[in-house]
Amino acid sequence: MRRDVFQAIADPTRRAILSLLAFNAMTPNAIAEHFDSSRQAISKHIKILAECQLLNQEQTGREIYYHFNPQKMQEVDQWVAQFREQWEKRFDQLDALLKKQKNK
Amino acid sequence: MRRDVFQAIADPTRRAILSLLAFNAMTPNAIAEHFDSSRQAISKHIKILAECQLLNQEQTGREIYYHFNPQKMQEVDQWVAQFREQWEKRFDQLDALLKKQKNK
DNA sequence: TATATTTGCAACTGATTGGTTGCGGTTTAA
DNA sequence: TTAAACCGCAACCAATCAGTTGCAAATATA
Repeated sequence: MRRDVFQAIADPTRRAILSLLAFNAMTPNAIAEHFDSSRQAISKHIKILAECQLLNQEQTGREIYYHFNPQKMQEVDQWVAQFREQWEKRFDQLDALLKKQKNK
Repeated sequence: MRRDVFQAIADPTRRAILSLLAFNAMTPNAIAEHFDSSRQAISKHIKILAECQLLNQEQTGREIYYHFNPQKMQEVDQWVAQFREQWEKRFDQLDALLKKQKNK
């Protein structure tokens, strides 16, 4: 079972769930109400997100609140960081070009 | 055919290819030499990366050089950005806690 | 206690994926 | 011109995935 963060955020529905939970913990039913998919389909997505620790559970009675775990998302950020220098370089080049045009 | 950046970087081999091409444009054969997979398997990964514009082609004779396109990777960065505040907040909290411990 | 709500788990299905093999087209070199 | 190198395309296969349906466990409510 391949279950890493990158595989988890590959699905648009799962990305939407993460955006939804970024600032509010929610129960599976509450989450499912925001989508057209069935409760089970959403529940499966939640399971995948929880397995790779992008979500944490907090059980209160029969309800389970799912919390977003920023630490895990940081892994994606750290991977993307290796390319950041590249687009900043290009931006600098564009910037220099624009300045040059302006001074003509 | 779902062909977006997130789906493209979901595969570990494709992520390795991107890291490889980040600073040097390379031909498919040269790329394939860095992996255990066959040339065709790598070629398929390259095709997917090119389709979602993470790679650009530059044909010179019978060789094709693939270049990394930072602009497209920025899309991932922009999506992750919405969560950045979260882990920075937590970091600040941890930082405050550590300072508090220190001053005891 | 009996019933309704919330939820996860298992089985099944159709679609997608990663990989292999074989082939043909184009460019370079002998 | 003939042979080799570089490369993409299409067909095929096993594995995985997203979604549905049915069910059982646990908790809350009447």
